Amino acid sequence: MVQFKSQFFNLMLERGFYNQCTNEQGFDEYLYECEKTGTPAVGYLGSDPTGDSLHVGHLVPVMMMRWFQKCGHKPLMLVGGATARIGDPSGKDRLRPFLDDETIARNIAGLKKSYAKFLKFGDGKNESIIVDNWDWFKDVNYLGFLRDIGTYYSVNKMLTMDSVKSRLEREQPMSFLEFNYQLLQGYDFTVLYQKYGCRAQIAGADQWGNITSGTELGRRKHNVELFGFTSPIITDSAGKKMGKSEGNAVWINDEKLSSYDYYQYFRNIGDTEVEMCLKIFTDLSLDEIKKLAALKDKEINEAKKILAFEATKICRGEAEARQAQETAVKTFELGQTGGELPSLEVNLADGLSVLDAFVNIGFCTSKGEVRRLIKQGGVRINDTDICDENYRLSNADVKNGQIKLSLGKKKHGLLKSA
RNA sequence: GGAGGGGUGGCAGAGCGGUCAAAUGCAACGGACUGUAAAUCCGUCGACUUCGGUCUACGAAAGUUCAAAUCUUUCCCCCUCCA
Repeated sequence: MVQFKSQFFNLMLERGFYNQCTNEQGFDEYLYECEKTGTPAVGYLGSDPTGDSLHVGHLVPVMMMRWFQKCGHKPLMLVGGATARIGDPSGKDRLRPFLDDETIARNIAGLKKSYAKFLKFGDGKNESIIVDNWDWFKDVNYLGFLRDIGTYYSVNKMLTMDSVKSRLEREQPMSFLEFNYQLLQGYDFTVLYQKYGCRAQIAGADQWGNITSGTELGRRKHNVELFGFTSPIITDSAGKKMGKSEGNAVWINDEKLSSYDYYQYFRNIGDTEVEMCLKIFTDLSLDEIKKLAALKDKEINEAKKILAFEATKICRGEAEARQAQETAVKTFELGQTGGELPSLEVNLADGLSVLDAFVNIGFCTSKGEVRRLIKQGGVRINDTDICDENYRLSNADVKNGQIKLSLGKKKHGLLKSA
């Protein structure tokens, strides 16, 4: 195995972030020089503001940037205000819907909020900043762009790009608009190079084509070597992308998902994913991870608890993580109720049907669903199975000022009498 | 512009006048087994319901029929080939 010199490169390799690099030796050398002289290297990670928060599925390259910064380098977080108006064809068969300005602005604010949990922002020499490619694209004119950038691209080459090729092979439609995406991304890279001296792009493996588009443009137009570095697309044992729970995204921003649910996502990770997740989603040292990964069978739950705690700590802060952990321990290990569970205030004077209770707290979307679940034995009140769908909750069910609702093994919530 | 093909539940994909709330697969959910894991097995999977039924749904609108996802007309959208 090649020995790397830079701290960053070694970290990436050891923790399983390293997938591919445009010039592994060159990039390593470059980073090493920067680290040795204390000059931050500048690298960027791009994302399109198609949603108002990141979720766990986006996190791998963000964690890479976190390490990048910890190694003394400067992360630029590019938001694609311009490219969101076009849509990235990578890995998709369908044109994305165009977003209006208001939505884009809101999404960008959401992304900033997400990023701020993982990176230090500010004016310091290795502090992170947000850049929006709308700033340089909004005034670009078509002929100028064709002349200045278009001349460096060969269509022959563009057609061989994976995302383009697969669309053509599967006979899926691809508009000219989308076809241009790689030019825009390539241009971003060179603009950031000119404005900030940015020579590195970090991204998920699916962005490879867009990265090389940028490095090539850099070489041809500015005669400079730019570097691209990608992370693997991580999947669980079933081969599915990480970051979904119960079919819903595991959001980074707290208004979209409670810290308790965030914690539970990692707590419920599969055995085979524990070591990988510890390496990628926590700051724990490799020595500690090694110890945790050696745990087997029941004991691996201890590793999962630490994983969940550490991951939540980074994203939601230590206090939130602690609270989430307490709630989880109380709920699952001690059979008590914890404060972080979803709760709802209700007036029990006239009684409340179980059906309404479960719909109102958001566990079910219809009364029919609750009925079905009662028949299947999945509904409990204060840890007692409910078999009667006409059951009405009353003050007699209140214990310590609350009623505990449970659905299945994992969903728990509280009703508090108002 | 011309000629064909198509739009069905979260997705994929059958159905082509009544027996269709719509086969099948995936996803999801509940149960059993467990370790808040995985795998496996069983069950569920439009809404409302006094559990008898009722209502809303197969791109949109209008129509034919006792009866339409299925037939007709118009419109919208997508794909393929030709120009």
